[in-house]
Amino acid sequence: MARWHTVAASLREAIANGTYGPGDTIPKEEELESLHGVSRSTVRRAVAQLTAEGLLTPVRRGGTKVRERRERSRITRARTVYRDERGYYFDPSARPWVAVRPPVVRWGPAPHDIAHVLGVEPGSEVLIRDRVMGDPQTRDPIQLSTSYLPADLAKGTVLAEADTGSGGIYDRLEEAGHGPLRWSEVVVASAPSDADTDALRLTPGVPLLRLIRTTRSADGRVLEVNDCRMSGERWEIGYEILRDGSAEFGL
Amino acid sequence: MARWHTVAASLREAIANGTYGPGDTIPKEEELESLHGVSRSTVRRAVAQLTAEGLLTPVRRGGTKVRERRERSRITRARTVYRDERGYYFDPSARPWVAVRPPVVRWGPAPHDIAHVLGVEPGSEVLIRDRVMGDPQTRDPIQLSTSYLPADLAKGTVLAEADTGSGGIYDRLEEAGHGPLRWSEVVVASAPSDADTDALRLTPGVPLLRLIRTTRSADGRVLEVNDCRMSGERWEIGYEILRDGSAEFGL
DNA sequence: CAGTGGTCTAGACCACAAC
DNA sequence: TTGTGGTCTAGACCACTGA
Repeated sequence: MARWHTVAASLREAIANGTYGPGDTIPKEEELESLHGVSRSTVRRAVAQLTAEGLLTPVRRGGTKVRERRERSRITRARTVYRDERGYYFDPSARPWVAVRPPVVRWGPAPHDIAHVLGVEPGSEVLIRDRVMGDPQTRDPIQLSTSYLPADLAKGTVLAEADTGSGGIYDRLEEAGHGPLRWSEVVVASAPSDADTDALRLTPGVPLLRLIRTTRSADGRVLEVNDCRMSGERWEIGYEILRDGSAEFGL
Repeated sequence: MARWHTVAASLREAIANGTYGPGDTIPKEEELESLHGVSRSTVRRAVAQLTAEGLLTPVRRGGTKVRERRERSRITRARTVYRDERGYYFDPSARPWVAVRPPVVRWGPAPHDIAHVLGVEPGSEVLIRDRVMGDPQTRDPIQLSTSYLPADLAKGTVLAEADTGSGGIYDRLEEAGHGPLRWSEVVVASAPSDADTDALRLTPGVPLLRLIRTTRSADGRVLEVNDCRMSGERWEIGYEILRDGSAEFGL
C-alpha cells in the first residue's frame, strides 16, 4: 500500500470513529508530516483524496476541517401530474422556488446522452432553454433546469422565445396540436460538469442528482427532454409505492 | 488560474470536442510537460483531477486513455408493489439477477443516515443483512443491497438467520402480525465508500445511485430500511408518470 | 524487458484570511 | 501581520504490464 493511502486511511478511520467530528480541524499538514513520517506532498495527496470524497474542506489559514453533512431535503414526486390555471406540476410538495436569474434561451449542440433520448444526432443543433431555480429569500441556486427541444419543432415559434407565456412550453405544445402530452422520467446520478459545480456551488466530490423528464406527444413523438440537476448531498427524491387496490398513504 | 487548471481545462476541452475520443490515448506525461511547459507534478495534478471526474483512466505502460462511457441501463419502478408465491416485487422489469455470494447477516452499528430513518440512535446496534446481486452469467456484482432492522424487532427471531425462508423477511414480518406492510422509497446520489467502490468495481469519480426503501407496519412503525446501491454510471431508475384519470402508458 | 504511470522527497515561493 | 493551505519544480526510484 502506498504511503499516502496509509495516511488517507488513518484520517478516514479517525473521522469515521469520531476522533475528528464534523466541523473539527484536523492536524495541520506539518503535523501530519511528522506524525506519519512522510513529506508534505504525501500528506497533500492523502488530503486531496479525502477532499475529493467530500470528507474534508481545506480552509486557507484556517486549517483543514471535517465537513458538516447536512440532512437531505426531500422532493416528492406524485404518481400523477396535475395542473392548475398556471400550468402543469410534477412536484406536489410545490416548493416556492423562484428563477434566480432570467432564463437563457439559445441554440446549441445536443449533449450525447440527451440526443439519444431526443432522437437526434449527438451534436446536432437543438433549442436549449436554461433556468436556475433557487430560494426566494436567499436566492441561493438549488436546481438547474435545462430543456432541449428538436430544431424542426421549435424553429421560428414562441418556444424559442425567452417568454413563452402562461402555461409555458407545455401549453404551447398542446395548442399546436401535440396534446394530450405524456411524460416519463428517470433518475440519474452523475458527476457534475465544471459549470454545474460552479452554478450550484457544489463542494468537490458531491455528485449530481438528476431528474430527466421526457415529454411525448399523443402519438409518441419526443417533443422535449428536461434535465433537472441538483446537489446529491442536499436533496433526495421520494416516490410513492402503492399496494394493489390499497388507498394512497403518505411518505 | 493555477497552471494545472490550465492543463486540465485544455485536456477537458480536447476530450469534449472529440480531439481525443473514447478509448484514445492522450499524450504521455512527458509530452504534456513540454507541451505546456510545466513540470511533471503539475501534469499529474491535472490528470488526477480528470481521473477523479471519471474522464480518464491511466493504464500502466499503456498510457492514459479517455474513458468509454457506457450507456445506462434502466431499472423501472412501478407505482404498485406486487407479489407472487415467492414474495414481494418492486421492480416490474424483473431482472434475472442472482446473489453472487452468500448473504452476510451480522449485528453492527446503524450508519448515521439510516439510523435517522429507522428511528434509532446513530451507532446503536441493529441487524444488518448484506446481499450482493449480480449477473447470473458473468457473476459481475451489480447491486449491493443492505437491510437494517431494529434490534428489539429482530433479536432471537428468524429475521436474524441467514436463511429467512420462502417470502423472506417481509412474509415473516407479516406472519408476526405487522402486516399489511407498507413501503416508501427515496432516490439518493452519493459518493461511494471505499468498500462499495471495491465491491462494485467502480471507477474513481463515479457516484452511487441509491434506492432507500422503508418498510412500515400497518400502524406506522418503521420495521426495516433497505439501502440498495448501484453504479451511477451504469444505471438509471425510471418512474411512471400518469395523467389524472388516464390509463397507464409505457416508459 | 523497457517504457509507462505511481510514489516520494526537499525545497521554494505565493495568496488568502483570520488575527 | 502571519500562519495556513496552494502551487510548482527537479530529481529520484519503484512496479506493473504490454510490446
